[in-house]
Amino acid sequence: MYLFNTLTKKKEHFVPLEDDLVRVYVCGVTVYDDGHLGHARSAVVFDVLRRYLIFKGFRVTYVKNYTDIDDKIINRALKENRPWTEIVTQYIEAYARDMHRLKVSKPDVEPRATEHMPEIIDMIAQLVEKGFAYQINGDVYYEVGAYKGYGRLSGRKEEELLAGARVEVDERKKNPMDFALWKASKPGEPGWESPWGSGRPGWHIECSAMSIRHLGRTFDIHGGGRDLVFPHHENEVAQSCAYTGQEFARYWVHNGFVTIDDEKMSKSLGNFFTIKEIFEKSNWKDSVTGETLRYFLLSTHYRSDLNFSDKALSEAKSAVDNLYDLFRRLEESDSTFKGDNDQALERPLKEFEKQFEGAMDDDLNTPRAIAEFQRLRGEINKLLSAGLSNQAKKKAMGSFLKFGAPLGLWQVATKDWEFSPFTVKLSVADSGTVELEESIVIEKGEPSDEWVEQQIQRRREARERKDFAEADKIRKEVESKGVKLEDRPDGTTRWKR
RNA sequence: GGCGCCGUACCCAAGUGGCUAAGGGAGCAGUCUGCAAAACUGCGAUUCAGCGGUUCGAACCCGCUCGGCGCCUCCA
Repeated sequence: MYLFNTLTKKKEHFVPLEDDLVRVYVCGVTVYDDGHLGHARSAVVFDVLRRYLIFKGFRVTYVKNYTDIDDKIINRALKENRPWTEIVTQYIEAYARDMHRLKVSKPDVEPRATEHMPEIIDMIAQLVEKGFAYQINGDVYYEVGAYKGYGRLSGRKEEELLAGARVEVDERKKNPMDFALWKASKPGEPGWESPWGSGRPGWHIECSAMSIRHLGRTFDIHGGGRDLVFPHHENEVAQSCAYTGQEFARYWVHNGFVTIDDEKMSKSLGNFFTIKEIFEKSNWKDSVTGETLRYFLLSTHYRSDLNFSDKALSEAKSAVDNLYDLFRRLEESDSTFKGDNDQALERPLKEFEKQFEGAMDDDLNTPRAIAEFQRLRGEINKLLSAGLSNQAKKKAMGSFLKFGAPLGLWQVATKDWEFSPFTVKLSVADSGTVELEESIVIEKGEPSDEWVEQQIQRRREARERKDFAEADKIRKEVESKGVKLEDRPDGTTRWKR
């Protein structure tokens, strides 16, 4: 398998440090607000990386942190006049819920900064001791000039950084690029006792401390959004390598942004909206919304930017609907089965498997992998109309399930799939804020299955006595409630929401 | 200002030196159907922002131009 490594700026053959064990650390979120679609993308991308590694037969230790102490958390607590711990608890729960709805598997370890204070303090102390950091009035700074490899990850030279520096000038720093490892706490702020007085860790040190603690001094993959490359990951590399004297993460993997009107989704632009919002305003049940979002998020290569819109989402939904339509037919036993094309199924399945792995092995090319699924859909549809035994259909369905697993797709029970179109409208208001406007016509869970079955029975009787006007009237009535009827060749009728 | 990414059909999106430029969505036409849906078949880029160069050969390599975006500040 090949992965694009930000460190070397090229695709590299991925080989873990220790035979079949892959150690992965992914930067999680700072828990001071609800997660937005950008967070969803990062989470899904690395979830797929993890799933695919397991699919390939690796064992994976997957660590994803929560940053649970930070200026933004303190500010939010101050603003809302609540304890900061309450903010943290609330948003960790919210994030966990989002992840669950997106079908992102739970990491093996979910460390929190506040639970690693001894390691963090010890690491800073040693950096000071080794001459890579210095203390000023209770603050501790990392001295960029003392480490020769600074800028390696982000591809910057120190002079360039200085030339373009927009960093707030702090006269006390030896170099404007020096960054805080430890921040002295002001009265009333949360603080932990340390050799430099009461304070809290800087943003970057926690990830170094937690990754080293849970994965060792050198581990395989470190991931996160592209915006973390500089300064966050650059700083992590600097402080970690200075601390351990050895290599830190071997492969750095970064995902592209989610954009709105081709601009990065971000808090400051106000063009973001939350994962929670999409689920709550969607007219589908969570499993269907989650699947649609996953499909959408994986339909573009992870390193490219991905533009979000209501149109893009409904296109994704249509594409997934067509797959589930096939799944339903694969699961129906067909009493009119005639031909025998079971043998003809072998070749497309084999070819698909080969292409799927080829795509995924090539730097996690999920758009290509998805295209292969679509191609297979066409092949199987053809065979299906020619006639496939129930056993062959089961086998075909098995392939979708098996190869969909690494993407986290096709796992919704077909009876739970909802075929109704997307009815949530996304709009960017003049103010620059993004809103989801609801235009839901159909209540969730309505009408009842029993009612639909009754109408189908009524319609069948009408059709039998050739009263097509009545039959069409019933169809219209049922459709007005969001249910579509499909007559099958054997005279039975299937229906879908 | 420094560094970097991107520009492929109506929309989304693979492909990055050589078979007919994947796949999806939308559209149109046809087959099937009492009607419909689904499915299937056909149609759709002589062309990959533009110009120039390298090469036997380029969407893919190089240069310039135009357009869009990102990082350099908290950010997935």
